Amino acid sequence: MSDESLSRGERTRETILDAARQLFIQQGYHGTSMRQIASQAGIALGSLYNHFPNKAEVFRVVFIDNHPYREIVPLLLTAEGDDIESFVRNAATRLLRSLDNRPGFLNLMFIELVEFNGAHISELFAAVFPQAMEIAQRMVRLGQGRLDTIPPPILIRSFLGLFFSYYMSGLILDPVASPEFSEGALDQFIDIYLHGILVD
Amino acid sequence: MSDESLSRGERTRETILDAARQLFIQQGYHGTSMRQIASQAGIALGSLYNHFPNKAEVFRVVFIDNHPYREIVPLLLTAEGDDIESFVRNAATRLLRSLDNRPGFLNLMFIELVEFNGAHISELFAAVFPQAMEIAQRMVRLGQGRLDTIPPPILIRSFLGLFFSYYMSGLILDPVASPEFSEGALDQFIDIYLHGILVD
DNA sequence: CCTACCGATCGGTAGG
DNA sequence: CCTACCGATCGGTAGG
Repeated sequence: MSDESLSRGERTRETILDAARQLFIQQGYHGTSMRQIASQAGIALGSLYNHFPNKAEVFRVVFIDNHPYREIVPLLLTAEGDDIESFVRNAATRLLRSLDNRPGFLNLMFIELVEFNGAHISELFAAVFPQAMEIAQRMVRLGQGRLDTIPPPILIRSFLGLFFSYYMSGLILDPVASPEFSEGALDQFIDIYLHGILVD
Repeated sequence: MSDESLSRGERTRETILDAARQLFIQQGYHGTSMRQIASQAGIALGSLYNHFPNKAEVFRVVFIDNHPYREIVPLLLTAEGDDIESFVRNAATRLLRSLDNRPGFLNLMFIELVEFNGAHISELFAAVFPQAMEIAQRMVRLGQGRLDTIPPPILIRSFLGLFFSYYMSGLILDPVASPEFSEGALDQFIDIYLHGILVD
């Protein structure tokens, strides 16, 4: 955040983006004003427009720069595992744990979907899709036949879904429900993803 | 919506709520003005305040009135099924299908989480929790031992998660990805929930 | 249920 | 990078 290799202007830009990210996460896009962003960044309103042409562009950069796919894709491409079960367990654990350190990243996604009607999703998809297919194929190979009943696109979508499943149910239940809804939930969710809820 | 048993004032109120719901879903809370709501409802701004004390209260009522738990809970309490597998398959199918007819209901949830910081969630949880436990216990009984590895709270949370998993991955992928990501996804997701991605 | 208004704040710009 | 400003719009109210 305060990287010494950045020029003065670049540092100001990062300060602005950091302030904007926090405010958008807390208040949404239309709930956050350019004056609040400038104030939180410690500059005047007019100076903000020296770095970004308008408010929508500030959000676009915040959304793309902070999207978790930037850590998720490399993480999945390098995840270890001798068989499919340990691979999935390994990858999912590291993935969901890494996202626990990113409070509010889902809020940016919600803002994107509601207040921008998903206008930046195709930009995101184009960047992620080829690598997602690569990961899916690696999983199928590693599965040695144990994944053959599931088409690769559904495999990708359900893996993406596992993450929403765990994270959104926690977002809703954690603040209001008793601890039994959280304890060991991460491992339980991965078990269910691998083997289902039913004992055969 | 145009129920003849409603009084004139009640009909106006419903018209307002209908207009507000549409606008909130499309533009978010702070992105929608009281003037837009009044205009879409065909009344003057001042008249709006004859029915609701302020904007936040309009959202609160829209959020609670349109929340899917109102149909989901009765649906799950009456779902048929002789064994646990057909019960889950039945309930999940009907549940996810019924939500397909409610475009945008997730947007209200996103607004609630971002722009209201989940202020109304505890009100919701208090209404749903007892019935959710009842449903979970019915599932365990029906499972005849095949669900005993999973604590009931995790069963509830993962069932809630199944819904987020399917719906959010579709929200993101459907507009940008090829049809293979959608075809048969509903049944595939339920299969994975029941039996996992792995063939033993 | 409407008209007409309030002070406050919005996104953005000029000009230096 | 700042000050000072623009027109437009905001949530809400008075008064009838």
